[in-house]
Amino acid sequence: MSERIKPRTLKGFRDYPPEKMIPREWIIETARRVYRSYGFSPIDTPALEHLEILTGKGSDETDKQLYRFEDHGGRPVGMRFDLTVPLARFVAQHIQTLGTPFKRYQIANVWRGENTQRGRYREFMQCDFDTIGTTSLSSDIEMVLVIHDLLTALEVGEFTIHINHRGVLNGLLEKLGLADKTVNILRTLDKLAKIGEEKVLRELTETIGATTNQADQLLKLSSLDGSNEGMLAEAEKLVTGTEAGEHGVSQLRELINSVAATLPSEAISRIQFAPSICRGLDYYTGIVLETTLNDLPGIGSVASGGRYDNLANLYTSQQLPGVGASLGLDRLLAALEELGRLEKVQTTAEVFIPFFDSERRNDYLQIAAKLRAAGIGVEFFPDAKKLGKQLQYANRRGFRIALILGGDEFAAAECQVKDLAVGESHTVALADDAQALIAKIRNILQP
RNA sequence: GUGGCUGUAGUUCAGCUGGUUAGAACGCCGGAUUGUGAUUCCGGAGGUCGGGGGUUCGAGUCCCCUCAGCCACCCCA
Repeated sequence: MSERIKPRTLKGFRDYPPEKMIPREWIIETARRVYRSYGFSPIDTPALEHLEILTGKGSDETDKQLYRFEDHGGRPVGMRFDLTVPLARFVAQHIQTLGTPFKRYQIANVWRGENTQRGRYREFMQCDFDTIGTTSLSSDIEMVLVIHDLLTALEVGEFTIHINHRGVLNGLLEKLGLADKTVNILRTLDKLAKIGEEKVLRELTETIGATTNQADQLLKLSSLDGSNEGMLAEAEKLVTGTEAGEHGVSQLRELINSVAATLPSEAISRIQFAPSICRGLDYYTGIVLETTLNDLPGIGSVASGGRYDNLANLYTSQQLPGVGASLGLDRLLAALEELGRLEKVQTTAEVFIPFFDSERRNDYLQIAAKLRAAGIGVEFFPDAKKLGKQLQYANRRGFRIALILGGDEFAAAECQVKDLAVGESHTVALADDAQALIAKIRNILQP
């Protein structure tokens, strides 16, 4: 007897059994549908890139998290850790033939060798959409609308899209003479919701070296509250005189007005100016946004994005501005699960046909084929086991309907259509065209 | 990367200060019931106690290492 190898998965990597994969695919399909409805086109890029493509920006953290190795030809390669860098490489390489504006979506796995935590894995999926090659605010507005449509379609309950503009904070920092400390200050302000005003104030003054007055002004902006109009007016006062700040406020004002004009009135409250949102990412230069679920704000942002001036300057001299966002698939799934909004279905077909009469396999197969031709998903059980066992199987998998077809039914040219949710059987005539059967099934599936 | 907690059947867990053949519930398979799915009754399969090493007469229980999970920090391009 040889020693068996223990079946196991790598740290941070996951298997997806049907009950995980079915809701996953549903979200992916929904994202795809919404993205396409705005004219975004699918692209894909390789999982592996030349190492230099990925390390171009070269921060230490990137280095640590990057999966890298030499391929069989001795080339230094790395696995993509997001979809933005490959997009930058892609457009730099192909923009001549793509033309602008270029709208694409990409739904694919990425890999980061970071430490794991709940909801943070080493292999995970991103669902990005971006518009490249235009600075028009229309694209920023569209980004908000896409996210709104998407979350509405996903039935996540009420949600809030928090919107800011990098120019607002930059304007204030410039005015306060703190521009050189931007990164640290943004990082600290980003923690406001998490660690509170006092700690942020202390960190700003003690760690970063801002004066109390400077820190007060920063906090005043970050803690603004109230209506979008009121907050924008306050923010405008704080940054007045700076080009970046005034531009940021006006962009925000215009964006929020356009979104409000487009969405139904009950949706307007979902759009919030949020001066403390900045998204740690260096490359954002304009609008930035994050989205939280009102029923589960603690889980963090489930869709985030923003505008950047120059996506691909590492790879091309051509200026390629863009705007885009990403859906946080794993967080969203975790949230939906926690909120009990995921059905526990393990089957992909609606109708189950038990193998009842072992002499009539072909009859079952033919009926199944007719139903499928009518667009109804059908599973035929492979073994002629006891009917009770087969129905138990159907019940556990979450089938909606079972068709009971035994000797009696065949003799009478009829079929029992059993609604598994309610437990009731309806007898339907079994004709060659199966029309009565199809009608009954449709009637149960879509009352 | 740092620190803390955890790891026993498919699942959730029990197993007293180390002591004989490691238990339960649920689930799974089969039967009661050769034509009807969350009920009932009966029976069955399933664990080298995450893995490795050590202490001991003896380790699921103590020690070390390792792997994996959870939590916090760090970080999240």
